[in-house]
Amino acid sequence: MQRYKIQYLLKEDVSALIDTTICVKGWVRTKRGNKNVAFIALNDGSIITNLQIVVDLAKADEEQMRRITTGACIGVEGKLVKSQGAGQSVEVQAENIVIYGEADPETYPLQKKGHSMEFLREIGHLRPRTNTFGAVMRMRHEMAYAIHTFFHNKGFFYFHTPLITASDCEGAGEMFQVTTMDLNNIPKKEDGSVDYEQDFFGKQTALTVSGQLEGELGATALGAIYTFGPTFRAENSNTPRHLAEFWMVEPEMAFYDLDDLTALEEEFIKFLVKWALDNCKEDLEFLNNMIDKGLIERLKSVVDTEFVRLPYTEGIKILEEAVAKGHKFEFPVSWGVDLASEHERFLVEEHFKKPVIMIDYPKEIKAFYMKQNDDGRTVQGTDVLFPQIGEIIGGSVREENYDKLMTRITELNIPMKDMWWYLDTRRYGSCPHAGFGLGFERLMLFVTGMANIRDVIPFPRTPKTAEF
RNA sequence: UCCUCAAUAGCUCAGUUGGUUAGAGCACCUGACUGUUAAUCAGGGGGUCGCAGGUUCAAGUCCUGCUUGGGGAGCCA
Repeated sequence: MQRYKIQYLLKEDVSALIDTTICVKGWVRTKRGNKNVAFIALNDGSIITNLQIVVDLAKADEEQMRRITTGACIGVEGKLVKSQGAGQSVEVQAENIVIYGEADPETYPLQKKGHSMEFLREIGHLRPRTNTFGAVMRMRHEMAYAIHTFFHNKGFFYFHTPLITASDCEGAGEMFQVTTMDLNNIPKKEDGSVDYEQDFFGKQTALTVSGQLEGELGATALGAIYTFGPTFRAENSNTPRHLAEFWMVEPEMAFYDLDDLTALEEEFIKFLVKWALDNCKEDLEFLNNMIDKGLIERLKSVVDTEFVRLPYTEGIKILEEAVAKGHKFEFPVSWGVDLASEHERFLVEEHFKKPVIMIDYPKEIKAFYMKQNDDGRTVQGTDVLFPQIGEIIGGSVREENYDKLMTRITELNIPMKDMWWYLDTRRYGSCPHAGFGLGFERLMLFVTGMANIRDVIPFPRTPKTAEF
């Protein structure tokens, strides 16, 4: 007998199936009822809504019904009918039930009632079975699909940059070393240092902190590329916005200037948010209801609002005026300082009350590869700042001039011994180009209304935590 | 890593100034109910009070250390 997904039965026109016998399979969310009739709420993960299974207890196997408890996995054959009760359009009158897997109610940790996010993190192997995580994971898939759709439709190529890298100057943070050496017997050179020549790659390697540098190689060949893959930071960051292993989207475009770049950043985020509104209706309604009452309103407002372009210098002026008017910041503000999150939040949440793309930062607080402005003191970096979650995108126009780039590398004393290939892009057929990185889980935070980044990835990796 | 708050039943939490046998709601089990919607109603079982020390006649409660978790900060996406 053909098995139907619950998503199909509840969302599509199934009038032709009414009064026919069908099969559904899934996990029991609740069972309730009385002496005569039992109602099983069945969920198969295809949609957040449960399908109601009606069991006539006069015809049912009593022992089998006892074994059907919250969490059990069952298959049901029965007649699809219009529901007699309120709350659902159709339901299945069970004729034959198969129990695939029981769930001992004494020990099964998930209950019908809500659980704290902290508790669910401790049972990460089961939390995908909850309504909230089902909704978040389905949306995660939709957002990933939307990212590919957006770039594919714009003629960008999905470019696969390596996860293992030998360059030690990516500059974006502490790295996880990759080695096959026996850590109890590390080969040493005569001077006592580690002899990496005996390691698997013959040199020191680590997990990537960014695909950008290789992405630039793609952009200067294919015109426009994007990467979308795991990224690793060994920082000891313990916040609701950081993971040691996260997914990052990094487009890189030849012939884009600063205006092209910020326009793409804005168009990209709006496309993704609109995609969520258009394609994740049930899940968003659930999250809006249970997690964050203002979620859908906030998503709609982002789609309709023009993001502010704010040069760093003007941002500092606004902050200094706020201080003059009596606003208290913990950290002082003056031209040249790296903005603290309280400053960014003031600009985004209090002053403009909309997303802000900050541009033209002092070169001292930004990476060596950012394109230098003619003023000699700022570079064309961009940070897209969002309410609550802060920096969702960091990007820049890249410095394509070999001499300017080398001057900066020398000033900052950046080790370039393994970076000759990157410099070659500026030596041969160099071109103006730009790119940005979007933290996928930060996007997921915004789009789901979840508060902690550990709850928008199936199996979070954070300092001291690598369970599941 | 720094600051701060917390840890009591399977879950969420209460527990007074240190004082007899540590409580509630939910979950679970049993029973009741002719269609329920996180069903409802009645009854029942369930505890190494995070761990290790210390103070005290007496510690869930006070002190010290550790562990784990939350929030804030820094690093960043």
